[in-house]
Amino acid sequence: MEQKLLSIYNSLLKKHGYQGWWPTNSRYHPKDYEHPYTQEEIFEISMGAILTQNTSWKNVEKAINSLKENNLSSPKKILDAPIDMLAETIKSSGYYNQKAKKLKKFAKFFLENENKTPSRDSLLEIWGIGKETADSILLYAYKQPYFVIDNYTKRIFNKFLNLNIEPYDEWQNLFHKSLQKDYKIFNEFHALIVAEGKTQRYR
DNA sequence: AGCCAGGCTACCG
DNA sequence: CGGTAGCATGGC
Repeated sequence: MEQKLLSIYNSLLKKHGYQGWWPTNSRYHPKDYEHPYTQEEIFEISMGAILTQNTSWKNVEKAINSLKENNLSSPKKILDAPIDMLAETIKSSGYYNQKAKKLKKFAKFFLENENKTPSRDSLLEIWGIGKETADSILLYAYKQPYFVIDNYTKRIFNKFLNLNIEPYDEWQNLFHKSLQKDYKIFNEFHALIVAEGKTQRYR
């Protein structure tokens, strides 16, 4: 299985090129995964992970820009803002009433746990954060080796490997057992899966 | 012009 | 427990 996964990784890399996520982190330099993030960057990446739930990244980018324009990008500002105003600001990302609530819940958590890497369980206790979002935050904001399983991953690997797995944890186990637990590999692999998922239809 | 997007919660049986 | 309605905008 390890060889199969690595060969898929390599063919995706060849096809799509180096992705270098997280996508909107302006300070990111490709091949500089070691570069530590500031608290601001960690918070912004986490907000993006929440906003992109079942939503195209284009719409999320608009919402993030709008948050910046309205001076709502710090956890404190998010907590202080009236929820209706926050919702209006992130309108383009869809489900904006729910997501405004989710951002506030996360902002509160973030302030209470400043400068600490959260545990997966503590993230899952937050209203609005499920497994995929928790793992995205851990992997992309905190550089922890959690493989992110999204719909693209399931569709693509069901097809490539002829599998038919459903539960999230089973999927994640497959990658965790077969690959070395290196956040840089998990990061790039998932980014490549998304690149593939966006250009191909797997239905 | 409908279908779909880097899900999650609440509620149903 | 597993299954599913509801949430909602914008791109193609």
